[in-house]
Amino acid sequence: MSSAETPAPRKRPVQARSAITVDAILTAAAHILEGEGMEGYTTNAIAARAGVSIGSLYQYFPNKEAITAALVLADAERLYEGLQAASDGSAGAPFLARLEALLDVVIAHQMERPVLARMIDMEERRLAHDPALQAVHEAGFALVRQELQDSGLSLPFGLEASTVDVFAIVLGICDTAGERGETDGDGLKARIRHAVLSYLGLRPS
Amino acid sequence: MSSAETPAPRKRPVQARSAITVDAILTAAAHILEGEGMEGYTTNAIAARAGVSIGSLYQYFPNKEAITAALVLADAERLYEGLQAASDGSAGAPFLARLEALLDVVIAHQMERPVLARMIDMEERRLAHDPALQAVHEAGFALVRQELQDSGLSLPFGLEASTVDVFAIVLGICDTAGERGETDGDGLKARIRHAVLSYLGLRPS
DNA sequence: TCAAAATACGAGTAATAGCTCATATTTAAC
DNA sequence: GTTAAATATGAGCTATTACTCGTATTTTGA
Repeated sequence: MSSAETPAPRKRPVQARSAITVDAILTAAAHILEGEGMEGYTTNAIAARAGVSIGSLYQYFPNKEAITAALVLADAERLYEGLQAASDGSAGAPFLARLEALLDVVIAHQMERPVLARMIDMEERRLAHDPALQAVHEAGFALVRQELQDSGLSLPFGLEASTVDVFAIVLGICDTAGERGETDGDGLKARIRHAVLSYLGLRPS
Repeated sequence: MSSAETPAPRKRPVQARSAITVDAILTAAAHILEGEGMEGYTTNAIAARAGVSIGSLYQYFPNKEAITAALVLADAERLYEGLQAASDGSAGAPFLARLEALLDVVIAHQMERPVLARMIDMEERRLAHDPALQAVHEAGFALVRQELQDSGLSLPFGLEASTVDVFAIVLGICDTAGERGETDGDGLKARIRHAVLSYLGLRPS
């Protein structure tokens, strides 16, 4: 009654084969979403593509939405871990270098599978209220906020709003690039870099 | 067979009452989308809310998608006409004033019915391939491109890419504001203004 | 006034797709 | 080897919902 959120997996996979099954389901879901869009994205199709029975699918996912949520969450987590690694890896470097390291991660993530990225992006909006997803968002947000704070820059609209805007600018340009089918990652990076740096009051070189 | 696009209305309304019916359907669709989301957005619900029989609905819309498409298109056209009016109304004014006039329109559009704007935005992505919608997009795009060209500014990435980015920045910040439920239109405008002006290499006051 | 066109009606159809459950198979524990 | 738990199966149930179609009503034009 109370919960509008995605229920937890019906069964915790404990044996190795079940973990494989879960993985196959998520992989299949991603492939279908990428290749067929929401049209072909049905639970039966996912199970078939995963080489798994529909019954097995529902042993680990309480409903279709949970599959999508898991997919989106995994994607967000992957991105966040990349950002974290980039942040750690550029420790001590000047702000510009750190920003570039983060941008590289975002753009690599976008360019790797652009069509899937776009589909996941759309689903992400629908599932924006999922607590687990929100948590990852907040973590990524906190990471960028920390970077901005550490930069020592005087931010145009305060720490919070400026972080929000930097996020919005990066994602806005990225999404639009995905929508337009752009393929030039370097050019995309240069434009986002320019937008962010100038927003922050830094003269882009 | 060939057309993946939205078919034309089944019947052209010629009498006054049918125009009222069509209007009631679109209004109802918007209200449902706004109040219930995609959950309650069914053709039967739309017809009921419009005070119209399901048969009448299908007399003017060949399928559900056509209703959504009409809704999205009308919204896009309204925005475009607003931009056009703002552009005309600020003829001769300096670039900054013209930009502000355009931003006022975008933000008013966003703030008027934020929840509906968000839903329409999401549907807009799904229907991005609709030719009529693309035409309106292109018209709006052309309008902004012209403004940028007329500004005489030396654009950071050329006319085309810079226009794309300005669009992306404005929509990115706007969408994020909608997602976050922001209500401060003036603050939002200031931030978008800052983002765009600095992107264009102008010192925001 | 009257026929024809336009519009409105809504019960019913059809097809899809999410999901269940009774059963079978595999693995783990001892 | 035996048992119990975990996992896998897929035919089929069920509910939803987009959409049709035969009929009734209203409007128009002459």
